[in-house]
Amino acid sequence: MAKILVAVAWPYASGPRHIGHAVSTFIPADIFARYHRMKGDEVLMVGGSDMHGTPTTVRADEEGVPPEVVANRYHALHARNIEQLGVRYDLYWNTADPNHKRDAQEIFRTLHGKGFIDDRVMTSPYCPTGDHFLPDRYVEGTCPHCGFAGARGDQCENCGHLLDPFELKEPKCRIHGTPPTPRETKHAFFRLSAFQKRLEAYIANKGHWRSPVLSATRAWLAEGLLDRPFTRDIDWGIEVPFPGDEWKAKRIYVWFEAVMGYLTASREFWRQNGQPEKWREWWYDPTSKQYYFIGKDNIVFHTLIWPAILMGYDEKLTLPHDVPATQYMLISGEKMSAGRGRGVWLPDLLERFDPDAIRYYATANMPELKDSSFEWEDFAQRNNSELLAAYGNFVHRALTFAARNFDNRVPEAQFLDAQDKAMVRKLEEQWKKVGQNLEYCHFRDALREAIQLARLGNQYFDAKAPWEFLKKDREACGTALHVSLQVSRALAVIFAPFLPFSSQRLWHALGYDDEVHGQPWQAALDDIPAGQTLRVGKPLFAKIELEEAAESEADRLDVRVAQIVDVRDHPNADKLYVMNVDLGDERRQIVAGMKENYTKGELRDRKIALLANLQTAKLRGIESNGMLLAGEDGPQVGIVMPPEDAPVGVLILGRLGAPRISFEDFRKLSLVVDDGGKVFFLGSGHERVPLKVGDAFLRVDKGIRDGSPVR
RNA sequence: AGCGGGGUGGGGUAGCUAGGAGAUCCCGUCGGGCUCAUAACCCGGAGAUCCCAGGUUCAAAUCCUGGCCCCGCUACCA
Repeated sequence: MAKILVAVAWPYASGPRHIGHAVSTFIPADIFARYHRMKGDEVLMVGGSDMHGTPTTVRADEEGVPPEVVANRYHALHARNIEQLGVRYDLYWNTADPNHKRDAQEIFRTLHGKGFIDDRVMTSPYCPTGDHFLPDRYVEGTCPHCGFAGARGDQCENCGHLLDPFELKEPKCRIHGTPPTPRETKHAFFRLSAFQKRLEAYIANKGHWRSPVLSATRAWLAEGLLDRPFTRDIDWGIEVPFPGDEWKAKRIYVWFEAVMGYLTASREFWRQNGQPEKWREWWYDPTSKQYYFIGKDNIVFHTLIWPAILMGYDEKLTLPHDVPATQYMLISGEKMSAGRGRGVWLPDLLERFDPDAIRYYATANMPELKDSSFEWEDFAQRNNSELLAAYGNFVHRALTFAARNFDNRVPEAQFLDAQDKAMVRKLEEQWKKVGQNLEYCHFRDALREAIQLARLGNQYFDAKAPWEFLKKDREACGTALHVSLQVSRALAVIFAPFLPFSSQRLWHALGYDDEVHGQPWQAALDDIPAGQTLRVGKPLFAKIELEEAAESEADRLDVRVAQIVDVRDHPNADKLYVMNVDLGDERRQIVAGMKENYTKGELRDRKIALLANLQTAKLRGIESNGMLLAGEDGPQVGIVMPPEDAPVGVLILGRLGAPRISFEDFRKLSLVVDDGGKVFFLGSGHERVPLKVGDAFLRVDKGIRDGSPVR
């Protein structure tokens, strides 16, 4: 009985997460935790949403709401997605909790008391107009190296030179356009350099780490560790627990505070469960093992900075045993990016597919050592030809054959011949290989060995050909079926950590009433009781047919029902409104030229058709993230109206999460009013897709003539 | 620009730190078998200058040097 801490990276509560997050954190962590629970180890799996951080404030600014509104919304979305994925935390928490705040501040104070945090004065760009400090990248100006006018304070995007914000010629605040001034500011620094030697010693016996993790860590150590600022000049985050007004406008840097969440969440879990000291078993017992599931961008934070914090806080604390960070899962060879709207989004995936299909592909294609790529075709193909054709098909043929020919019961095994014995031996071998790979966080290999058992099952079934001697030798036939069902049973147990839903379905189909997840790992080797009644239902997995509509040009668009929440005048334009619109799971700001045709009162609370995947653009200085669709008939403008009862967020045309499209490309596509005010998408061929919600057509309001364009 | 990772049959990959026999596996493709099974399963074949050029060696996909190309991080992204 080992103590295993499964620590999962904290996703930002700033927007929906993509499959890359799941592949790096939730999925491997859950497989690992489930495996160890089955082995009988005491697992504590914790994590939660990172409620702080710049991305959340950026989004909140865009929407014109307080950051906690955004954070709470996405925390709830993450929690739901995690549950839908079958990922089972002991505690899925969030960093806005007062207990986290208190504990994080206590760690901070302790480090300060021990001299591992000290105060330093540094010079930062300060915007006098907005009365705040500016992050380097919020300063823009002309690059001193190449003369590029749009260079940012951290780096010139044109020539790639790294910059200091004060090097820029004609520097300007990105928000206010006025020149920033250098101003001194005090920050707390974490004395990482003081831990150089101890960290080198800590790394010395980490030969089991994945090579990219080890090399990134070694590279940092080789360069020499630098002290890091531990605070930021922002107002969204955890307050710095020092007296004095100078700290009032500063917050603990979110990265530091979030990693502390592993410790604070462990405490919280046991506090909630009435044993407030029990968390220590995972943090002070030298035999306990900690595993951190993260992406590659976080490696040194978890292999150097976090251990240093722990050493500094209390040298008796357990340090990470392994940090099985993944590389990135790209989308068609390109990086997934929330900012650029490119990715495969979890809410979308979960709506469309069996969570086990997602887990299977994510694991089979997990970027353990180098980047991998998500390809829709590959996703469908692997589901259909591996998960379904090998595993699903094997258990289904065994189940249906026994159900039809053996009175829906598990037949008895009689004399085992060489083939039967070999099958049982292979079962044990595969079980062992899966377990060994899981011990070392080799999830891809583990899954491959599991699916290999299904292949061996198919080979066995074919070699035995029970259908041939069903009549000739019923006993031998029954034996073959018994062994096949025994293999199926083993598959249910072995796949349980990877594919929790289908494993339970199979377990139930094999006649068990309890939970496969309650089985010990060793139970994969147990025999199946003869005579047990089977419950054959639908096959385990469904085929994934990527809709043919994927070829439709309309799929370049993502048009959804949205509701206008708020309308304001654009400060610098006579014809434009600035609106906040609700898309169900998010809010956005858009700019639209409606002022000559609609009053604010007419627009407020109205449902509209929103082109959601238009590239964001600044219209007269205000960012617009999407476009309200309306018909244009000369000076007359008529909004495209969804039915009154259309749910907000529902898809009208195209594909949810379609890649961002430029305004120019959108102009090349054709949307028109026709047939008495209905709205159609016209493809380049004969394609003519009406805009609908359910069975209801969308129409333009007012008297927009048929044939008028929509944009 | 710096740092890190990578370039292996049509696609995706293993092998590479400890160099050695026909270069692994999955998919696709071609041919055959089976018909219990979601046209699923099983068997066999074809298909690779292992990015390029040098070097070390009896022997290199594997080690060394140089080059080309891709990607990531350094920047609100696992």
